[in-house]
Amino acid sequence: MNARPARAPSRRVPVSKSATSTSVGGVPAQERKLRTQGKKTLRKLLDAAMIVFEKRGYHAARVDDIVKVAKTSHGTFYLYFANKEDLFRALLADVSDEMTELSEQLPSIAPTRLGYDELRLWIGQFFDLYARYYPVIRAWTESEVGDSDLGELGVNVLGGFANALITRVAEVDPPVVSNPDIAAVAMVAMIERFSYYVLSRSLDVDRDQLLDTLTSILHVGLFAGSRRRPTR
Amino acid sequence: MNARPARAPSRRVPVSKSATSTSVGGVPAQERKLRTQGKKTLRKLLDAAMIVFEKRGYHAARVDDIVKVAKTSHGTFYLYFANKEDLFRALLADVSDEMTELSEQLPSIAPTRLGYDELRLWIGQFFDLYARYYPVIRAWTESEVGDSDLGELGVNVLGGFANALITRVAEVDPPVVSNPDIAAVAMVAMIERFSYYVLSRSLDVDRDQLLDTLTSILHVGLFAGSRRRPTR
Amino acid sequence: MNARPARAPSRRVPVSKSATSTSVGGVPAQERKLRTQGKKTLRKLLDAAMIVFEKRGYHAARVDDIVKVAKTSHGTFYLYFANKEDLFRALLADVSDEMTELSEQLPSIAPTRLGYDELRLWIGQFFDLYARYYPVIRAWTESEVGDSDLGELGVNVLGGFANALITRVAEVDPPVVSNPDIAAVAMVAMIERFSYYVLSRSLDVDRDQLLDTLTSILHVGLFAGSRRRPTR
Amino acid sequence: MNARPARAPSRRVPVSKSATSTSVGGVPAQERKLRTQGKKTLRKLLDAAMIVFEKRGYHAARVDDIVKVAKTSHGTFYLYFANKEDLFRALLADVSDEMTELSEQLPSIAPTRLGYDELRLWIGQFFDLYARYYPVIRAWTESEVGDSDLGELGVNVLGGFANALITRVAEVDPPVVSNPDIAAVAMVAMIERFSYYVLSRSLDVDRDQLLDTLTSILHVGLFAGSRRRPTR
DNA sequence: CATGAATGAGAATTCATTCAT
DNA sequence: AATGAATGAATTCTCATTCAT
Repeated sequence: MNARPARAPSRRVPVSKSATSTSVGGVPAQERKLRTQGKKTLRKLLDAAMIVFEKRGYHAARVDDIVKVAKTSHGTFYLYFANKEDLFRALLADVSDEMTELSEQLPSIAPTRLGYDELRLWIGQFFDLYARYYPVIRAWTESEVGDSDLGELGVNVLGGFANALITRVAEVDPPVVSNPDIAAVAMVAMIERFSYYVLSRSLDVDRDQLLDTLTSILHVGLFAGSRRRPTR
Repeated sequence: MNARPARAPSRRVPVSKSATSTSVGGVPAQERKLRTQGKKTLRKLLDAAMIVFEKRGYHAARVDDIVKVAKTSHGTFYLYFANKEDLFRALLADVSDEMTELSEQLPSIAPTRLGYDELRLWIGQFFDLYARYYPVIRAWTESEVGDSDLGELGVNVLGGFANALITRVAEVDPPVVSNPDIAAVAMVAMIERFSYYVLSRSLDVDRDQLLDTLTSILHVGLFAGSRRRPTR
Repeated sequence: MNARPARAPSRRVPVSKSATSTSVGGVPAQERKLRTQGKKTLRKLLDAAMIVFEKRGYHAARVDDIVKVAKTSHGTFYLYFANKEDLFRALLADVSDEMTELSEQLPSIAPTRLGYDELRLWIGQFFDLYARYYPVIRAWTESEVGDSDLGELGVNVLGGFANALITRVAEVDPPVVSNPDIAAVAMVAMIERFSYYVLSRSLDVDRDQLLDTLTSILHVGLFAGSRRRPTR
Repeated sequence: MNARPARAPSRRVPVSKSATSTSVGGVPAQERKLRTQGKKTLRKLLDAAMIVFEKRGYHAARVDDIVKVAKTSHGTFYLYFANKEDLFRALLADVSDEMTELSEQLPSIAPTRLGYDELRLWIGQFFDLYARYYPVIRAWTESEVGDSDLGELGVNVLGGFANALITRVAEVDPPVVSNPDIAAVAMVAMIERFSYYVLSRSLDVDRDQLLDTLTSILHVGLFAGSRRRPTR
């Protein structure tokens, strides 16, 4: 099985980016032109939501909490978002956009010291982005249930990363793994989940350790056959 | 940071598993002396909960749903469990037990074809167990928020796996990675998350493909320097 | 134009009686077997609603008001009805049933003193029924808006009366009016609206006066050509 | 009870019509000196209200809806009206005025072909007026609840019609009905309600059919004893 | 005159948990 | 043991009205 898994992650890709991409949730899809004032309030709400999601998690987060943190009123919230999920979508769209952009910047990886460093740098960027949006990502994890289409966004993002990685893995000659596409997803899984463990404080590891470990494993995984150590 | 991370995952490990027995609220105390009838009802409820968690997720699951699926009444539910979380703990304890047991069975891994096959077999067992308890695990993922102690159980389980793997990784000579303990966690992360992707149907990969991929990467990762291909 | 108008009133007749006819609103279409206790509560709620609708009207009626009058709790309300409209439907179904039954009892009308008396008796029964359900009918008037299907029930009921009357009007020989079916509806309109005026206290007329007036006009209308006075 | 019912309808007639001018809240006081611009906005709002009332009904109509249809802002609305009811009163006053005027034009009715035609013409005028203001009338029907004084306006209007008719009925010699005043109200009820049925599309009857039917019944009712058919 | 933004009281609805039978 | 019924605290959401620009 060679080519399909690559597309697999996008199996449920209906709502790629769409209108929401600009992060404007907006009253039931209306919410046109916002003046300075309006934009400020919108941002206050989004920021507040991040804080509350971080502290409470998605499900436990109350619109009331968000409103309090944003120092605005209940009514105002519904002026900008139809409900909590709507706001959440706006945040997710932001993450999604940035993640996709990052995935497109994955460099070609050489079995050299330089290649190792470049890879490390890129994983570092991923981790930083992941850390920044950690509350949103955790919330996504939480809400990733049932038939909701919320999970799809996440799947798309992961798929994006996997695809980027697949391209690089496929460039490796001679091939180390028999199914580069599946392997790519496994690697993404590792990067993602390991970052999650670290950020959730389940794991007492710092940024450098994380990067060293992930980069090593990936580099070894990619070039196992052709070289000894990344440090060479 | 070299040796400690192994313990890191258990940073929050207060309630190992006996949780169920101690934290059980008032009513469920009668859980002890259960006659045939009682046991049957208990089972019905646990099974029903699995089904509902699977379909709805933990947060969205209503006691009412569970009760309906179990074809019993509201009152009866509270005869067996103090609340939804209590029931969830019971399920988690089961998973936890079986997972721990499995982690203790991780074989010593040799850089040979046999070692590869043994590892593959073990990962297969993990995946099957993971698949069986998928609803519970997903629910755990969901509930892993805030100050609840529910997440700890999961951390313990992962820590168990990581520890088992660390032992094996440390046995490898010469060492491939500089931080075997951290690397072990990264690998567990990969196995776990990749399985999750597959089971959540985000990924169109079958069991064999999953096992091939994971085993390959792990085996390569462990013995990168000393050999070429696991298949040799 | 002769025959169509007769059917006209039923132009929108989708939900004739259906399951709701027994007046059991019921939690989203479930609400199966009710014990004595349950039935009592159901009745309390329906009665309370009549009182509140009478006093406040449909729109202004709050679930809270109903619950208070019924001396029960908010939660209980939603145990029996999905919402205010659901309860209202249950009441409407009752009215509808009784009205339909009454319409079927309209006697054949003779141009005699006896015919007059029989007609008067029947209109009296209508008025009494109308008076009994006045709160519901007024609420219906209020809610008879837009695309809701609530209005249809009422249309059906009126249509039932009109049809009954048409049959009688058509029996008259020689025919007095050219379009008996349309005329029948006009007469129903008069009976209904006049009753409404009287009951809404817009009009200071007592039951006997109402019956005398309506019966006279109807009798005259039906037999204008063949006789002088109903009293002869 | 013989003569009084004529005044009955006005039993609650405190605020004949100048209501608008007295009950107007604070802001709309500026309604006076309106320049071209202002008048245009005022009209836009009134028209919009008609449209929204038509579509949604009075209660369900939101100030927001009206404002949107009028393509103006929330703030502007309150520049012209104290609230929704205030606007509604303004519309009602218009209807009321025109209705009253029309009622004063009811011709003396003769038991002849000419009388029939004149009556038909007049009912036609009534129906057209009724049709034009249908949204307002329906809204009035809806709001005619409780202690609001809104209903009174309507009662007054009806009373006006009834009085006009009473005068004509009383002119008939020999008298057909014993209580001309009550009968007059019953007839008004019929005309009004039948028109309502037709306009609410509950009834598939066109304008001519409506006029034929109503005129026939009325003419027969008035001159039952003295003639056979209006067409003779 | 006009408008976008904000407000907050009020109403609907859900659901875990308790209770009487 | 089991169950139908009841409860009410907690939340979400709406919308008339006011305000600053």
